[in-house]
Amino acid sequence: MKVESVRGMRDILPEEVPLWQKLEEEIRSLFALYGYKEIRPPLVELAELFSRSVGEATDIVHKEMYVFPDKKGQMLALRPEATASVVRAYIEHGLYAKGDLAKLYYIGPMFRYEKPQKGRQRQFHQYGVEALGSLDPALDAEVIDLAWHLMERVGLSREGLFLRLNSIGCREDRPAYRAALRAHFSGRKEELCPDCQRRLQENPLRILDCKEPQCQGAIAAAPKSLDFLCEKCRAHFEELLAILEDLGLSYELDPRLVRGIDYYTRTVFELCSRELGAQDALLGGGRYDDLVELLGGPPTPGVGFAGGMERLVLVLSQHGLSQDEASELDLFVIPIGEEGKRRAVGILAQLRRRGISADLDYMGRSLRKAMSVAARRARYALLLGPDELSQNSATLKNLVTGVSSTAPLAEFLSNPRSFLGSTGT
RNA sequence: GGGAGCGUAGCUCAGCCUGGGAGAGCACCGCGCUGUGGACGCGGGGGUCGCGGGUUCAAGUCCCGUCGCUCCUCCCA
Repeated sequence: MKVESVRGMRDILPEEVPLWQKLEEEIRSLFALYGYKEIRPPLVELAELFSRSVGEATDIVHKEMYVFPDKKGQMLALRPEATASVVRAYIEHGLYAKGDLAKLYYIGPMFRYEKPQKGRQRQFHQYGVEALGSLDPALDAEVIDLAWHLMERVGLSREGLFLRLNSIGCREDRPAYRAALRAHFSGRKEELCPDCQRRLQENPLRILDCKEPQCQGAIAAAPKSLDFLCEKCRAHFEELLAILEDLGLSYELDPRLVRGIDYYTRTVFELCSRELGAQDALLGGGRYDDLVELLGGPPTPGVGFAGGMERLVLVLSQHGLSQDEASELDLFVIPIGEEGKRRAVGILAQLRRRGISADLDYMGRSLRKAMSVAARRARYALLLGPDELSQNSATLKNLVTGVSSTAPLAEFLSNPRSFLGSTGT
């Protein structure tokens, strides 16, 4: 039986990797520029961490999380997102005790048991930042600025993107708003889809997120969270908008934006592409001022976002900003005959120890064919045949100019770089 | 979770409607050119036709099931 990869889990092949590496480098360097430090939490956590933070009733936990018992029967989960893990680590290692804002970032695989399609895999990759310890709206703005900046940095234009923004208030505002939503939707319960009828009890906010046509009428007429903000939340949001305008960052207020995770408070946002179709959210985030306390730490506000690598790769390859040519070798060694082959192995080892990137034809190809491969992969070819070896020399061919020359082997090996032109790495 | 389309060589695909030789282009290998690349010509290797079952004298082709991918919906990154 042929073994294949698991549904929703895919290989990132060598030809795609350069683009991934480039993006990862851009992300790391930009996060560092804003003062964020990398943290690498484990991929496996207690399942309870996510059910308590992300929310038992959310789709992510309720139907998408990989949960399994370990050999002691402890319920574990493959992380469906990383904010909960980062906050857990923040509490567990007392990072709050340093008395400063903790600015952390991560990048790595996440797991959600969903129906795979373009831009959505079961193992996917997210990068994200978390800033823990300040309630300053300027920090919300910094995080949003970072999100925009990152998109510019990887080469996406502002015109192809838009920011959806909303405030859903703090935990004091929530009961009144939730009651208002419940009252509103209860009156129109018959219009709602089955999912929303369930959400009416569990979490009426999520109804706003529903895309079912039959629900749209009731949703459009629903009360808006912005009308239920307390004085502090209102001031916070207004300050944020003012800063965004100062920074020249555009946004679209979206009273329906609530996001699918329970821990959010106040600011929520998504940065979306106009070019991606159904899966258009490139990154999403917001404030989570109660999460640290909820997970057993001291009351500590936080704000952050997470973005999907696969979607970034998708948009960028649509723009043709994809990978560079495969990096070329300095040298390709072509042996002729048994003696040449035997000598080639040793010469190759010496060259590599001198920092020359080099490879050898292991395929037993004809000289003609080997030369053709060499031309594709390397800047120079080194020929080792009976003629050369009888004089302890080697033929070096510049594959760009086509010029060949012969040099004593000892001389070549003592300072190979002087024979290989200036562009050597 | 619901709906639709598609799985044939490493890749892109034709063949399926109207059942009977498994094919093309690219890639790969060899030769022309006995030790020198990109061109050209000739030749060659490579396929459980996704998998399982059914109909039939005969199935890549028709039918059913299943797995996978893609798209829409849903959800989200």
